Formats: sequence, C-alpha cells, structure tokens
Amino acid sequence: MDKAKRKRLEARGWRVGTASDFLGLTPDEAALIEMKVRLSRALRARREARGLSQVALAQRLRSSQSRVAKMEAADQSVSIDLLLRGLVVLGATPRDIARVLERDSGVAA
Amino acid sequence: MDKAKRKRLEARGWRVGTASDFLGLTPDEAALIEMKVRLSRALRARREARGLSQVALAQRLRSSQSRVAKMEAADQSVSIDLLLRGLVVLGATPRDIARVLERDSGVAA
DNA sequence: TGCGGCTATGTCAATGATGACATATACTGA
DNA sequence: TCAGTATATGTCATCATTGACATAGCCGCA
Repeated sequence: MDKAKRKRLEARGWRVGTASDFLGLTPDEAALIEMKVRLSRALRARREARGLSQVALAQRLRSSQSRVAKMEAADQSVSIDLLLRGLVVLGATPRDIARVLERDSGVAA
Repeated sequence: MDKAKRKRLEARGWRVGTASDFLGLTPDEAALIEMKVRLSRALRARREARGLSQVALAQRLRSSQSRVAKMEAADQSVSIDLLLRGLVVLGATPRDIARVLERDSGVAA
C-alpha cells in the first residue's frame, strides 16, 4: 500500500498500516467488516448486471451518486443498513443476501 | 391491537393501524423489516441459549440493558448494524447470520 | 408482604450516518 | 483537443442511532 492511500484511509478512521494494526482488529470487528465488504461487492455486481449507473441507482434509493460510490467502496461512513437497502432496491431477496454473506469472497486473504 | 398500543407505536414512527397501512409498506420495506425481525429473534435465542441476561449481553456490547431490550424487540430505533454486532458478540459467524436471514421465520403470516 | 433479578418502555444529549454539493479523475468518441 | 458520461473523494448541515438513565412490571422466594 502506498503512503498516499494509507494516509487517506487513516484520515477516515480506518486502522491501517502495519500488519499489527490489522491484527489489532478483534475477530468480531473483522467479521463485521468482512460482511460489509461482501455486501458492497454484491451491490456493485447487481448494479452493473442491470446496466445501471451510480446516478440511476441513487435515484431509486433517493440518495446521491457520491453515496452510492461510497457504498460500493464499503466506506466507513456507510452502514450495513444502507447497503441492504441498496441490495433490496436492486431486487435482492433476503435469501440472495444470505448467499452473499455465507459465500467465500473469492479474494485471497 | 388496542388503542394504547397503537398510539405508542405510531408515536415512534411506525405506520400502524388499518390493514391498508400495513399494505402501504412497499415490498422493499417489508423485506427489510422481515430481516430485522429475524435477526432480533436470533439475538434473543442466542442470548438465552447462553444463559445470559440482557444486562450481561449489554456489558459485552458496551451498551445498556434497555438497548438490548429494544434490539430484541426490533425497535424502530435499532439499526441492523447493531443487531449484527450483537449476534457476532454472541459468537454468530457470517454463515450463522446467513442462515438466520434465509430461514423461514416459523411464524404464520 | 417485601426484596432481588430480569425485562420493557420512555426520554434525551451525544455521536454517527445521510444526502447533497463541489470537485477530481478516467475514459470515449468526435 | 473538447464535450459527455461515469465514478471517486472530500465536506457539511441535517437527521437517525446510540448509550445511559429513570421507571415500571413481572416473577420467584423468603
């Protein structure tokens, strides 16, 4: 990770940097972040599969393009509630969402 | 539903009352509420299975008994994020949570 | 009866999330 | 190059969520 990116992440409240910083996350925190990341990826996948722009999704959500971008980036400022709302608006059922949560992320740890 | 209870619910922002009020929920809103209710029930089940009081769980969550009670009541003021935190603190994995979401509630509609 | 543990409900100040806006970057086609 | 489209990032006023507190009800037990 380059220094500029680290600086940006740290400024937003993420604990980023040395490996011990990452290990400093409790297992609980890690599990919640992992779920959030999976939901954000699912959101982007669903949006793109429907050929919608972030602007178009924002309109359906009565939100803004910038917030949709943050949702897909799993930004610190985005709640899981909001991600779920986004997924549901894109047609995801609770069952779909369950599959997103239990499925392995496909990205090497 | 008696009038006193309705009044209390309405005061908290729930749309309660006639059948059409309930039908006025969009399918999206209904899906989100259903997920929230399932999570709240899972929370109570897990807590009781561990023989913990609401006070004991609140301490692990660094929260309060009253908030735990509201979580288990799926109160309007409780976010899904908070319910997930509670479940994770009680040992639920993302896979466990996925099962909660996809499983039928067991309560007749 | 009274006491102690547990849960429910109402309230509120403090904190956190949200939509909106501005601006930046990247890509495409003319 | 320029214009148009899409996405990313930073900021902020407004609104929602939170922990804490008070209080009430319920139950089992002495």
